[in-house]
Amino acid sequence: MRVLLVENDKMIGSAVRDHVSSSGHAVDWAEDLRTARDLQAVASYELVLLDLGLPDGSGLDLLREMRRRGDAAAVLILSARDQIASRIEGLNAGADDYLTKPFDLAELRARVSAVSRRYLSQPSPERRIGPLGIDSANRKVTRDGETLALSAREWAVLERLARSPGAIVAKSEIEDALYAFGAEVESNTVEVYVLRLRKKIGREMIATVRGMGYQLVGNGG
Amino acid sequence: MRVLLVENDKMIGSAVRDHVSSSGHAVDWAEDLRTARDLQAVASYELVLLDLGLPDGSGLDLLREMRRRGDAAAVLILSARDQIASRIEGLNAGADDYLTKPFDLAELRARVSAVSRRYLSQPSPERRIGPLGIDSANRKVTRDGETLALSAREWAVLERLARSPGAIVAKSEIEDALYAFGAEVESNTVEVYVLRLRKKIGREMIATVRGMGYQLVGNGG
DNA sequence: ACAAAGCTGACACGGGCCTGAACGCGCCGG
DNA sequence: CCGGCGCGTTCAGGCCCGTGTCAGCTTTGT
Repeated sequence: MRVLLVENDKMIGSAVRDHVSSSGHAVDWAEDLRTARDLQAVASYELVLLDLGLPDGSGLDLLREMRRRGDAAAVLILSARDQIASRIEGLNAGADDYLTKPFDLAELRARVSAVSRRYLSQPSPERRIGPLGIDSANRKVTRDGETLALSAREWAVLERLARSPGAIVAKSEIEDALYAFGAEVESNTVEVYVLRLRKKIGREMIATVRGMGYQLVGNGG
Repeated sequence: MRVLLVENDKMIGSAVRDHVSSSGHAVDWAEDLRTARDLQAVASYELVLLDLGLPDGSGLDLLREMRRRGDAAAVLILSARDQIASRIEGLNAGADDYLTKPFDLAELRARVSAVSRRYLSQPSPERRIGPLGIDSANRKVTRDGETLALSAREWAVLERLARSPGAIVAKSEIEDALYAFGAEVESNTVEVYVLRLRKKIGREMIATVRGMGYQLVGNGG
């Protein structure tokens, strides 16, 4: 797995790089946003470890750029700011997870491994579930060959359901997939996105199991 | 996923139990080491949430026992001691992760989900009991290959019975599995759910043992 | 035969779920 | 600079089914 590390502190940077690369991943290290952009122009990464306090801007800017251009790489934010506010801001910008300094290197490695596992467990780029084709790498969904346009949240819900097709997924699990943790939602967001998803991929594709959760029906075969 | 919660504080215990079970996992709650050992003797758990300060000893003892006998279950330590020392001690004893109180419930849920994901990628955990197939991870029940639609309570009853197939389970035990600690039930709820379950999975699957309880028959083979 | 225990159909209620609509916000084109 | 648009989020109204309860019946043990 290719990992891009964006971190200006030399001590932390080298420690993280050594640790992650010793886990068997290829790590490129950029000390500022400019270098990070240059590296991303010539190589693609499955995971970005992102510091927020950089000399030439905020890491969140890079994250937003990535998401805007459709880069689906996993992003793990490393930041000294432990306030809930910046945490939520990062997650809203499309980060997958958040580690506050000082963090345990073993914990970092565990999260990196989790991302790695996610990618390894999907050998085939496109996954077929009934009439649906789900392309995780490109965040694309097709139904009967036609490409569907899903919003970010809609995609998140679908991907969570597709992770274990046929399984009943609790609402709280979907919520976790949408907001990671730290953020709080006070209304029926999940229900609304399930509704919108159903309108796009077909009502019959998602079954409600009252009191338990939702279920992506594998059409039964 | 089967989760064993070992926690003596009733407030924390019930909160954690409700939260984790709402994510779709089956949670057994032991308030001391002795109970925890008893539960582990009759059931197997994929995850143990372990408090260290228990009335009859340290949770670390239980953890060491588990590792000694080759129990590979994931262990997540919940402890008020935030010192590095005990943290390292716990990790050395074979814990997978460490949460210090007070911890964010959403964060706990996220870690539990991480463990769950790890286990979901493993081959089918489906359990066969006569003509029944019980998939605890996906909350699915099949009879002769056909998927049955169970309500939340019906599923809870079936899962409790399936935990020890062939054993006689007292009504009070089923009641405990249905309702959170301290809930009041004033009527024959268990009987009613056994009735409804029987209608779906087949009358002969659940035997009544008068004066003692119910029994999920493994058909004898 | 009698009492205790369990079985079963019916029913009212509450809450889980669905859905349309509205609002704020960031983004884009004019 | 401004108006439109897409998206995320919240809210209210309404539906519907799971749930709990009860009454009456059947079964079991003595």
